[in-house]
Amino acid sequence: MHMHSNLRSIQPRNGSSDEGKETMSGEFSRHKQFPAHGVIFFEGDPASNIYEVAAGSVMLYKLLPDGRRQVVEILGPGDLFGMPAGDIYDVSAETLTETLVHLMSRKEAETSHVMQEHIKKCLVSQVQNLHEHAVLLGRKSAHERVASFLMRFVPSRGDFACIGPQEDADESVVTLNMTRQEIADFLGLTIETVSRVLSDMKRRKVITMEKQDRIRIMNVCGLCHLTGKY
Amino acid sequence: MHMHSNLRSIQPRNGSSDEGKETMSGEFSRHKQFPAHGVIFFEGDPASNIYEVAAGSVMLYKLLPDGRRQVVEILGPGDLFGMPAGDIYDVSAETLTETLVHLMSRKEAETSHVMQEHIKKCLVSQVQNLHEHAVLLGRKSAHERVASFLMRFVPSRGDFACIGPQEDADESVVTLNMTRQEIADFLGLTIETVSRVLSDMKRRKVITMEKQDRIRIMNVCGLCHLTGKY
DNA sequence: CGAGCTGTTGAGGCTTCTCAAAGAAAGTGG
DNA sequence: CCACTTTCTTTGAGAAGCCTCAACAGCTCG
Repeated sequence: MHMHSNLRSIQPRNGSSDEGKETMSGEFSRHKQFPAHGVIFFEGDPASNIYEVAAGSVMLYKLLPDGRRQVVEILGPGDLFGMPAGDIYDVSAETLTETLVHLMSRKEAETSHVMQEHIKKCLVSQVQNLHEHAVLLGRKSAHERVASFLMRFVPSRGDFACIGPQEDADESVVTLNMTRQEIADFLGLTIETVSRVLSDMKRRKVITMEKQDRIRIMNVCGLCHLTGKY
Repeated sequence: MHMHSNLRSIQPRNGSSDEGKETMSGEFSRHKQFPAHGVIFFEGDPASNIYEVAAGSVMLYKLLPDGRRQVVEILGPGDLFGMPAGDIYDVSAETLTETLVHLMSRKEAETSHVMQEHIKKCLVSQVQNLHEHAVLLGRKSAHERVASFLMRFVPSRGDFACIGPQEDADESVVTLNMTRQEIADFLGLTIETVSRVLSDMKRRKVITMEKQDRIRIMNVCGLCHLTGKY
């Protein structure tokens, strides 16, 4: 069930053009590139490496034995993953888009003070994101979940320190880079519900769809108020 | 709405009888005791201290503006909390039972290497627990959620390395130390649903209730199979 | 013993899910 | 390059699960 095994790891290349995103590239010993929907590791695999997203995006998910899947985190450039409490990974990691990752062995990471500090920083913000996501999964309606999800992709909006609409037209175009199934599994919904909510938002002219995974938000403020956060 | 402000901080005393639980007491500068349902801090408060549960239990929760609450973590002895990404707490912290906490300022924590290491360890297992909880909130039925919740309180059972039933009678008595509202807010359900599921489990003779928050599990293996994990 | 709170139970409604079918998009091979 | 297959998405109808509202029961404490 929604299992992609098209692991075709492109040969490593130097991540020299990292789009100016802040990463720990200097600390990492190796690079590796994955195609879209490539498997990085599975839950239960021996946890040999720590990874950092250099470019692209990665999702972490868990499966129940009957096939139900929950996507627990969506990661972007600068985010770390693969630091388990035990010696096996507690989640599976799969790319959403073509992705370049830095990696280093656990041992290397443990001996680097800079790395340890960086790991701690990432963990703290990871925990904070997971708290927010627990609220979404436990207490938000389908509409609120989808609205919250879309707001993730609007930079510097929807925060505590939202700058508000800049122009007369409060528009924004976002690229999801996720299938409906992946979105549904992240939001704790079914693909049908996600699709219906998006259609409903189109009907209400909150959004329009340029492509299936490219959405124009017609009214960012309006959408933000649908998240339940305000 | 379910807001408890009976903050009556009992005067600090030395945590000398820590029940043999492993804590970082040596590293912490101060102790503080709270009554059951005492507020330790609120979401949005300036994050001045890092806390460790020495004895008792603490819940971390977030509120939506309309009063909906999600309990995101339940902590016991040895667990740390109060390490926010920014300079304010991202959750509220409240005790479930009478609780003794160790605390130290952020600055103190940042200068201690032992502390940093300990914080990292706790964060990693926190993340893992939050992953598990996301699966519960996003993908499990009410019955599975309650079963999973009850299994939390059965030591060395329900894990990957479950030892299996030890005696002929596979029983276990657990004390929840939580109100139905707190349980519901942790599991993303309503109090009525929690109550109904527990009643249903009684009817099926999976559990019996010694007191309202003291439950005898008649068949641990049976309950474990209701969690959805197997 | 009565007041107040917490928990239980019931009836009905709403949201979301399930199942099914058709439409759109993307990949495949001639 | 086009027809075909495959996959993904949308939409509909009906069912199921959980929630809301309401009343009652049980415990706690003055």
